[in-house]
Amino acid sequence: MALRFALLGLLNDRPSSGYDLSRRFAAGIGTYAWDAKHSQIYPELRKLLTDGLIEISDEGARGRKTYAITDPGRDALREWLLAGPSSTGGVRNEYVLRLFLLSALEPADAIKILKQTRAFAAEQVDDLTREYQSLRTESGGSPTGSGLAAQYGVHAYRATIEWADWAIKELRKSEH
Amino acid sequence: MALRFALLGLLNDRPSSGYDLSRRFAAGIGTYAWDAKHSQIYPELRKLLTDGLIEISDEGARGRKTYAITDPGRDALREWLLAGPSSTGGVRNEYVLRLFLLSALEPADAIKILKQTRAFAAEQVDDLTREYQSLRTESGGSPTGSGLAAQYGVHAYRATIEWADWAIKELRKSEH
DNA sequence: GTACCCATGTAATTGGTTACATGATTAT
DNA sequence: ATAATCATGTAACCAATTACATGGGTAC
Repeated sequence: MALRFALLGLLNDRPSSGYDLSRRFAAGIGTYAWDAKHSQIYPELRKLLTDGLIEISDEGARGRKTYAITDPGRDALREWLLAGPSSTGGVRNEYVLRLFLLSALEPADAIKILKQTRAFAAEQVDDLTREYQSLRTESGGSPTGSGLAAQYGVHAYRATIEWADWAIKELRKSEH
Repeated sequence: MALRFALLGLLNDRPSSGYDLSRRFAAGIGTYAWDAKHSQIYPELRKLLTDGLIEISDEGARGRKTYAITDPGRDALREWLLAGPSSTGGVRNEYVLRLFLLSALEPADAIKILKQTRAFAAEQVDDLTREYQSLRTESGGSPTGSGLAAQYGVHAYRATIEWADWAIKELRKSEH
């Protein structure tokens, strides 16, 4: 079910083709909220189309079809969001899992990985901050969907940096 | 693949039965790193057993089998951790997805959900902080695997709180 | 003209959830 | 005795990944 609403949500921001959507997953949403590959996206778009939740708003070169959300689609999305998370929302995140299991390593090895994690997170904070700034100037200072999401990412990655710094210190203490 | 190493990691902390493991998933690791149900755990344990990565260390009442990680199991776990994340580490987190899609709602509704999110995160921070303290006193002040994980959770949920507060403020601005 | 990206689709396989099924132990 | 929890397992179904497959457009 979640995939269907992820697609509706992305299309609610702006109309996109299947190809666009698969790049939007790969670039942002897929790295910390929900991922999907094109082989899953195209069939789901067709289902959404037959259900009337989206429509083809434009057709371009190379068989490109641009989809836009419809009013029933917007209703379905709102309803899902307001209904609250299904109790059965199991999380899957290999990156976080790896951090969970770090203590299986010698402190020196664990520290090496924590430093890599920290560096990656710092990069993400920079990228997202820049993205947020440009979204902000584009929209004239009003908060957009992607703006909230970008800020979420900034906060989440900053937390990772702080935790990694703390964890490195802790592991160094136990190294001797 | 990840499930197999999640199991090895949990067993590396301490020996457990399939039942214990499914509760450990439900209680902690499953809520922010990797989830698994018993119907997936039992078959995977059997595979790990035939591969020699775990062994039965004890048998109790009601057919209870306690599994422990073996030396080859520890080696496999370390190797996987050191090899670094597979490029194909797609994330799935319905809670975060919902936060991503909030802008599809009227500001007032979005704020309602953000407040719920904030309250839940604050609860988690309290729970995890308490858990961390008790782990700390138990282990005499040395950092354990679950200790690092608990602190990760504390940082991650604190970040959610800060972001939610910021997002509420932003949305209030655009409400009028 | 050829390499690269755009663009969409399907098939086979693997991973994961829900539902079905059974029975022992413990607490009340 | 009976309800709750412990404990393990399998089967059917659904979700997701990987691999296969095709072709148009653009830049060099």
